[in-house]
Amino acid sequence: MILKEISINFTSPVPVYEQIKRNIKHIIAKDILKTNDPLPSIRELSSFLKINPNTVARAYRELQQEKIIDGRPGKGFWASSKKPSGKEKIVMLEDEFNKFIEKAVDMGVSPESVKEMISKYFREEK
Amino acid sequence: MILKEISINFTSPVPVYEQIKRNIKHIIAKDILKTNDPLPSIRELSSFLKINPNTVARAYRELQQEKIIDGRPGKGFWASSKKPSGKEKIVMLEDEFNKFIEKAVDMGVSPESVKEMISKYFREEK
DNA sequence: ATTACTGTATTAACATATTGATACAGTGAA
DNA sequence: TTCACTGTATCAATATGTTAATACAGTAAT
Repeated sequence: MILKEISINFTSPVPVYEQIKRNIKHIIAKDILKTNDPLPSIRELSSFLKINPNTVARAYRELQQEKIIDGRPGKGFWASSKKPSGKEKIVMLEDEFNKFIEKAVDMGVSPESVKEMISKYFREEK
Repeated sequence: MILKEISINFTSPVPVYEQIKRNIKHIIAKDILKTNDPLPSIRELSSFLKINPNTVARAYRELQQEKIIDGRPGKGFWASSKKPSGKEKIVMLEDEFNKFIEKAVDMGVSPESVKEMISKYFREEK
């Protein structure tokens, strides 16, 4: 089971349902959970974490909307076979990157300087 | 006066104090307000926008912490002479960019793909 | 049909963030 | 000092976001 892979920091300002989402996303991205592999049921995970089932349900519902997992009453949830494609992910990232650029413009930084900063960032990456 | 340059959308989910901050930042970035130029007083702006003085005060206080403006009781606020330097802005942007990269990693997108997406983004910019 | 699991929906409790009401304190000019 | 303006601090009202309590409904095996 993947229960041991999921850890929550209850003192963090990041809401629990959000931490659950991130955990599951990591687990699927790392291919620990492959297509159609079952997730712990809502009640199983909620009692393991000692939290309300609704909190897990919210995380699962949003992951389902993001096409990362799928599920049905009586059957549980499982890693989706239609996980977001590379192309879909890139579209989502472009959206995020746009917001980043807007922030830069808000700060009065020219696109050229942003470009240069990013080049440097990747160059210095190890 | 720069009152006419400031417009707030009260139906937006973005809080009013945040919108005020962005407005002022734009005005200063565009050099409409130069070093030591006075801003409207807290009460002047709050009555112009028909909102509580505290909301404007919060915006001004945070802008002051970001060194974008400065002020004193009895004197009002003015555009700071020590506006964040280009270097300081870049440091702040690097921080934002790091968060962006983390999101990408969370989504399971390789740094190479991110790099490629960004190159394309700048290439297609007009 | 019964049982024992699944997910879902509704409502309330609670925490946090945002805005407002109001009183207080600093500055400088008359 | 007095006045008319500044910003500041404290607390309450409100809106929003998060989690919990609880009851409901779907699925499959017996």
